[in-house]
Parts: sequence; structure tokens; C-alpha cells
Amino acid sequence: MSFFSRSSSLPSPDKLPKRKSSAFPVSISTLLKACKTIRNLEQVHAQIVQKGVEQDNFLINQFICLCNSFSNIRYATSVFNRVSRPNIYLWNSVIRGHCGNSSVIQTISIFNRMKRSETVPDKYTFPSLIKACSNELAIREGKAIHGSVVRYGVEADIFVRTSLIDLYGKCRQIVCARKVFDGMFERNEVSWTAMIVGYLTFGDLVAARKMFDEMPYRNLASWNAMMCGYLKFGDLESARRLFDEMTERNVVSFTSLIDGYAKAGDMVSARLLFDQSPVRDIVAWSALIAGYSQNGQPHMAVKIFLEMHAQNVKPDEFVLVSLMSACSQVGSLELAKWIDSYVTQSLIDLSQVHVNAALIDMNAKCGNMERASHLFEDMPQRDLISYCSMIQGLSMHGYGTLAVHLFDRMLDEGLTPDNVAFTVVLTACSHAGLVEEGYRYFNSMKNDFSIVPSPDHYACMVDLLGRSGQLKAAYHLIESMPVEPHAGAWGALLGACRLHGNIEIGEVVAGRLFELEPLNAGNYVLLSNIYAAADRWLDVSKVRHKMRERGVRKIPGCSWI
DNA sequence: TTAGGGTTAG
Repeated sequence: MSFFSRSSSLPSPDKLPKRKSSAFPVSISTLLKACKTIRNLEQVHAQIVQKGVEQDNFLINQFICLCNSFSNIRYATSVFNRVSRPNIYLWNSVIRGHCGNSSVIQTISIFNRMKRSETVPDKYTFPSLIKACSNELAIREGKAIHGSVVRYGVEADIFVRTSLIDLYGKCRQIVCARKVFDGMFERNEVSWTAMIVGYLTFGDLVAARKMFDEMPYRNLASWNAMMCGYLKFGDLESARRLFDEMTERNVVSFTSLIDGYAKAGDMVSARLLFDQSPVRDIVAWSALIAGYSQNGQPHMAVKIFLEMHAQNVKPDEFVLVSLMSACSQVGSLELAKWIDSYVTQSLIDLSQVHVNAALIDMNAKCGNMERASHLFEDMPQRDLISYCSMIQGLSMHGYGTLAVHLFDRMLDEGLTPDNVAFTVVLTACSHAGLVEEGYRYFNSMKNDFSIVPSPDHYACMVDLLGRSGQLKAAYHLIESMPVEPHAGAWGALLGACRLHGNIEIGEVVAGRLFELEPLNAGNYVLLSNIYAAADRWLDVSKVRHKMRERGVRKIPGCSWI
């Protein structure tokens, strides 16, 4: 109907505007602008080859810039390498692509190739070249590049100077940074911000704030940089004040503060801000999930992850590592299996040390020792963290002897155990009742590794001795501690007294615990159970009376015999 | 002839 009537009124072909005769380079340029994926780029590249315009610097530059935006520097380099006489634009674009995507060594080698060709570097060459050094804190290379900046006479450029400030600042060479800053002919908010970041990296919060107050104009990055400075030094109040003063905020402002609250353990404020945030990217979700996981609320971490998943936000390695850590705490084998298969099927690089470590830890703690061992043995080089995960997993699931053997293998492999490793192995000894081995490690820790035993280590030893019935030895160990024993050590001994029905020591230990934590119902329950086991019901009722007197509420789950 | 750079978050 209308289609036909409209098509019949279409202009005849000869009335259409004529195409330009030099259409094809323009059309490739247009095609390039429309590229949304690497696949699109490959198609346009085929056109470039087919039409024989591989030497067209303008087109190839457009192509390389697009490759850069997809972070596909390999493709960019291969196309670049086929250009026989690349101009300055091409060289600069390739260098910019390498910066942040490959090592500083590779980036500098392109720069050296450029100098060997007949192209003279210009002011556009240096910012990304310097940034490549700054990314890796390569100050030696950076200083050499600074020499080239002077040699090629581009040190007056504001972009070049700002990258130098950033480089020196990030490398904690604050005097050099300031020298570059003071010598500038003109400055803008980016140069000021780079200098502020320099002071913050150096740890001089006061100088950073002074610059922030003095700078003539600030942009969002300046505000965020200053706020993150406060967060870095744990000054949440100043950070919040700055956040409230900001007239404009972006996802970085919200996420940094959410993360600050989470790291300080204030999950209520973190959650509130997360809910108020108009934009949430993966980093915001990650901050919240990590926060819940690290603050002993693993179930909340899992819940938030499921919310994120339901909103079709793809988790990255940070989120998955936090989720795995939450799962380790929950100890759910079912969840562990789901996460494991999710991670394995995702594009997350499992060879990244922290991802692999989290996977091992999760599987070990959730009881999938077979999978954990597999991942562990497949590591090219086992580290202390993964050894500890394995030892802890074995010990938690009743393989105390294997756990101890693994600790010895770790020593044979030449790794140096730290205080955490000793806590883990002492706990393993305690679970498996390996008194002799426990003593051996406890002494070795002090004598061979010069580690001063912490209250945790003593608590492990007390638990070990107590469980094996050596209550007096355990009591003497606590009494001989050079540091004040914490409730955990006394609690372990009280548990042992209950286990072995020792009223005499139990009463003394309970007395100390009632002083240390008068409101912990568990201690009263344990003492009362010790009396009950000996049929001393009068004493049982005395303990209950004492509890009532002190207003101690019985925790559900604690059993009265 | 056309084109290009530096600062803020886990």
C-alpha cells in the first residue's frame, strides 16, 4: 500500500546526487568509525588490504587508534609493522597503544625503533611514553626519557610536564616532581592533581591538602584524589566531609567511599552509600562484597553477589576472589562447587596467583580436598599461602597427620614459615592430638625462625595439651606466658577441663574467664557442665544463679546438660 | 589537507 505509493514517487536514479569519485578511502574511514567489535575491525582490515591502502598513514592511524581502544595491541602492531614509512602520528599511536598494555621495556623499544627511523619524536610522543614508565614505577627508564624530553626540546609542553610530575610523584621522588611543577609556564587542574597525588603517594597529607586548597580550579578527579588520600590514611571523617562538599560526584567518588567504609568495618554506612549511588559499576559491587566477606558477614557477601548476578553484571576476578573467601567462611561445599565451575568456565585467568590461591583455599575449607590438591599440585611453584590453605583444609577435615607432613614438605621446599603458618600447623597438631609434633614446631618457631609466639600460638599449645589430658602442663604454659593470655587460651583450657572432667583446674580457669569476659555465657555453661558431669548439682545451680545475678543471657545453641 | 597526549577507585 503506502510502500508502493511511496516507492513510485522516489526520484529517478539520474536525479540522485552523484557519488564522489575518490570515494573508497573515505568509505573505509566511515566503516572504521562504525566498528564496534574486533570482528568488525578484521572485516575493515580485509577491505584495506583488498583495496591496497595499507600504506595510507591516515587510515592506518585510525585503524591503530581503534585497536588501542579495544586494547588489542598485537593487532595494531602487526598492521603497523607492514607500513613501510610510518609517519609521526603512526609512531605515536603505536606507543600510546603499548602504554598500559605491554611492558615499559617493549614500549621503549618502539620508541628506540622510532628514533632509528627518520622520524623525530615530538611533544605528543612523550606523555604516553612517560606514563608507561609511571605505570611500572620504572624511574630509571623514566629519567632517561626525561633526558630525551630535554634533548628534543619539548619540556615546555603542559602534557609532557604533567606526565613527568605524575612519574616522579608515583615513584616517590617528590622533590623532582615539585621541581617540574614549579618550572611550568602554565598549569591546569590535571597538573595540580598530579602533584597532589604525588604528595599523597609520598604520605604528605598536609602538603596535598595545602595544594588542593590553593589550586585555582578543581575538577572531579582533583576532588576524588584528595578524598582517596584521606581514605588511604584512614581519615574517614575528612573524606566524608569532602564527599559532602563535592558539587559533582561520579562512580569513583561513591565507590572509593564505599570501599573506605567497608575497610573500616562500617558495613552499614557502606551499604547505605551503595544504595544511594546513582551508578554502580563492578568496582562498587566488588567493594561491598569484599567488605561483607572481610567483616565476618560471608552470607551477606553471597547475597549481594546473587543480587549482582541477577542484574546481569559480569563478575570479575576481584569479585570472584571475595566470593570464594566468603564461601570458605561459610564452608558450603555446594556453593564452592558452583563458584568453582563458574570461575573455570569464565574468562578469568586461573594462573593469576591470588585467583588460584582463593580457589585452593575455598575447596580445602569446604572439604573438597581432592580438587584442592589438584590445583595445589598443578601450581608451577607453591607459595606459603597455598601451603597454609592446604594444611588448614587437611586439618579441618580430620587429616591432621597429612597436614603435618605437608608442613614438613613446605620446609623441604625451602619456604620460610611465618607466624600464620605456625598457627595453622599448631592447630593441625591440636586437632590430631599430635602433642610431640606440636612441641617440636612450637620450639622450632622460636629457635629456628626467631618468631616470638603470639597469644594465638600459646592458645594452640594450651588446646593441644588440654585435649590430650595434660591439663596441668597446659595451665603452667598459660601461667608462664610472657604476654597477657587472651580469653581464647583460657577458653581452650576450660573446654579441656570439661572434656577430662577436671573440676579443680576448671574452677580456677573459669574464675579467670569470668574476670576477662564476665558476659560470655559459654564459660558459665562449660563450668556448669563440668559440675553436672560430676553430679554436683548444688554447684550447677550456683553457677546459674551467678549468671542471673550478672544478667548473662544464655546463647541459643549452648547446651545445658 | 585530514589525525594525536597528561590526573581520580578494588
